[in-house]
Amino acid sequence: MKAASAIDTKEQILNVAEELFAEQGFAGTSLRQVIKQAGVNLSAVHYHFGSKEELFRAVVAKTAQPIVKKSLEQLAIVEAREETPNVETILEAFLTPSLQVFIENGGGDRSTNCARLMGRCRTEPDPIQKIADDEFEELCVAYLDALQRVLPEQSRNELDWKLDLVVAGLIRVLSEAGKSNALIQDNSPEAIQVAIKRLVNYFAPAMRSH
Amino acid sequence: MKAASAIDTKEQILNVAEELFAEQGFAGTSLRQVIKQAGVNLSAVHYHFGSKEELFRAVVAKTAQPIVKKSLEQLAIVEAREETPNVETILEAFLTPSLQVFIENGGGDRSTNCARLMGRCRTEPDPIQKIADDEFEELCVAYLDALQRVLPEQSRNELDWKLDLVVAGLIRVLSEAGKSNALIQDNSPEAIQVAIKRLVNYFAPAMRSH
DNA sequence: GTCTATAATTCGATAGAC
DNA sequence: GTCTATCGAATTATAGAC
Repeated sequence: MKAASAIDTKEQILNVAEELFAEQGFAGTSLRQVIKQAGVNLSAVHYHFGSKEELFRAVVAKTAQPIVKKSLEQLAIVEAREETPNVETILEAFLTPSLQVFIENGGGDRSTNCARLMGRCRTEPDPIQKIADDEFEELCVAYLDALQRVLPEQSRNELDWKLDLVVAGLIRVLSEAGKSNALIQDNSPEAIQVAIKRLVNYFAPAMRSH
Repeated sequence: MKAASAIDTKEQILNVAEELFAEQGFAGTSLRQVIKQAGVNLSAVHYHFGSKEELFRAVVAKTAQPIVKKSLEQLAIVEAREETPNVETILEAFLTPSLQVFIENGGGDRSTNCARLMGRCRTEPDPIQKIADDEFEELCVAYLDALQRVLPEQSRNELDWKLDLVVAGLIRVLSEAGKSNALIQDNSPEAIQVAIKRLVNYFAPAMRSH
């Protein structure tokens, strides 16, 4: 029993830091808050991660990578089909993994950590903002390429800011999940399917606009 | 010459704090940064505002109120016309003041302070988030009422999250203004008119979707 | 109203024992 | 790997002279 406690410690720090960084941001979270809630020693943070900023990097990577991976897989599936995908299909592939992760994690505050973390990174000055941008760059390029094939009459610049607004909307919808007037009212699979459908119907004509 | 220096001091603090809070957030900005860049004494902040949080409140109010006022006026103008407004007209009234303020302030970083400030508030936990929500509540209710009349078949809840995504997009577009792939490439009146038109065309069909 | 001085905490990071 | 102890610097806020 009780396997290598070092791993437990490192993972415990990551989990608590994810929660606190998502809730309070980088500057608003102190390492002492993290270690207190994680029940570990302050030096353990520096031993396992080196610094506060490196811990933040690790947290962002941990929450982003599963979603990026699934989203790329979804796109590959869509593009492997015989028929040419339309905007709706691509948007559905883009949105589904993020909302799927939401219910997989139970639908509570913890399920929105990635979205809230991204929302924070996108408002931060450059050392922090770049951390999140780098994690999602490959994903955005892949989807922009796919959208470019479906909407060849639009310039890359145009598709760029339009997809950026989809991302902004996705982050916002997930960050607000559970609140009174939110799109996502509960974490049932049916509610998530409805949310995906509504977001697709919302953003598909927007992507086609000029 | 050199009128009441007290007013200069207070305004100087407000201006610098606006810049720094927009760039670095509430927790990421220290009062000592503010007073250093403003060239005033630390005690002047507490004398004029009482605390860091009260200073933040004052900054948010200062940047938000002109835009809220103009947006409400725009809506009143639209609704005073004879013909019934459509979704495009209402969205244009909603977006125009924010983008107008952008060029009025010269189009530099300073012009996006309000948007970046709102982007920050909307990701913060509740004491801070509520500060911005309160400033814009009247505005949102007025526009939701207007949209409800034009789109009576949609529920209030539906219009609510849809307008919330418009706000998220507006904040994002302004925060990114000037960057390489942004919608707003420069601060010429023509570029702003194009941006307004594209945002209206982007979000109008989205608002109508189901 | 503006200043100096300082109280009272808190911060990230590190040295060194075990 | 984990701990205690602590450094050095930074933080908000206030007391009190001018």
